[in-house]
Amino acid sequence: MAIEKKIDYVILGLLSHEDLTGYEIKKRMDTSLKYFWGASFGSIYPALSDLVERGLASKRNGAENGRNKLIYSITEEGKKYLKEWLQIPAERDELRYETLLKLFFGNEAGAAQAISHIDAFQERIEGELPFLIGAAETLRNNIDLDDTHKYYLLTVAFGVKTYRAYLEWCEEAKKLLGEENQ
Amino acid sequence: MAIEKKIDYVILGLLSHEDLTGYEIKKRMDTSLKYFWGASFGSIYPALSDLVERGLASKRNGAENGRNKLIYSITEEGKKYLKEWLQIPAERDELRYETLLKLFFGNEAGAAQAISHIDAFQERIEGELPFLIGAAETLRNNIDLDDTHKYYLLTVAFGVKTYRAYLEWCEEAKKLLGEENQ
DNA sequence: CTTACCATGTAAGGCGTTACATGATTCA
DNA sequence: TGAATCATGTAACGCCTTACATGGTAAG
Repeated sequence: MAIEKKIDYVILGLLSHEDLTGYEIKKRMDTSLKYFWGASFGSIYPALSDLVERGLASKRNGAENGRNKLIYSITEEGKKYLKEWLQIPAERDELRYETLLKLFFGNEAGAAQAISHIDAFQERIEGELPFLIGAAETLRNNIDLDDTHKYYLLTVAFGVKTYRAYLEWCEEAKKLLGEENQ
Repeated sequence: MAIEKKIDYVILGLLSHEDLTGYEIKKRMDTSLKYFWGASFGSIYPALSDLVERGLASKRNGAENGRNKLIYSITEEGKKYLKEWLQIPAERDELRYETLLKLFFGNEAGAAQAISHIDAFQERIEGELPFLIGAAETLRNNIDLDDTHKYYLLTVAFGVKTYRAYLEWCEEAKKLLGEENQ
């Protein structure tokens, strides 16, 4: 049917919570959505123009002290469009883990190499986990303040859960690889 | 530097284990690599031609009883190319979970809707998990038969670990959403 | 005999990234 | 005053999917 760009729904979803500039949308993606969705400026700005053209969002000038600023809002049609998408089942959940890929072919490079990939992965996860845990706590404490908090918490909890599983796996994986070296 | 197509490495990695046809490569991706990497015929066949052109793989005719068949092998240069890539750290691990996205904006559609997304996700994971567990067991029992088994097991173990975490999260998430309904 | 599977490939087009281009403001 | 951050946008290009096109074989 329609042009089914996921980025449209992501943006519309964010705008359904609050009015935002393109720059702010990018920031939300780099923080809140980071661990399950990503996008660059090069896709956000064109998508915003497109949404306005299709009547799903509106744009207003919000320049402050001469600083350039375009604030976007979701329209009624946009809300309808988003709601319709939310009703159909998710059909694509995908993972692209380069770390796993390198590990899968790890016998080519040997255990030491594989372990260093796991270490790098582990460090990254360990670095990000505290932020997720902090966010989960904040949300749990303010769960009734805003209707959106519960759903936000759901996704953060997903992040915490999977990140912890990743860390457990790192330890087990290194143990398995270590055995060979003895 | 070079054209850095991940699909090239995936194919080369598979060919480093055994000679394969394009069709078989696709099958491997739909089974062994499924839960952390994916590709379609439309990317596999052109990539294979390209690899041959670049001298990283070679092609031979393996037609059987009139059935069309092209068997690909990795070359020495291909092995070198793959090994080099295996040595540099993985830089992109990404998740694109539409389920999570729909949940993040779940307040627009309500708890019942959100729960049905979680249920669908849970069913899919529950359906795939036994296959992963079976694969892990087989690999664990034959760990010393082949050098590649250990690395394969590593990635399967990752799948098992994360899938179990997903299922735990599903229960918790539904509980959280259910509270509201009471 | 017909369905499922084996097998290869192309064309069109969608989607998104990287890099570039520009410029203001805030803070140390 | 220089770096970081705020802010918007375009152009080129890469990568991949979907759909199409074709045809053989195996199994029920």
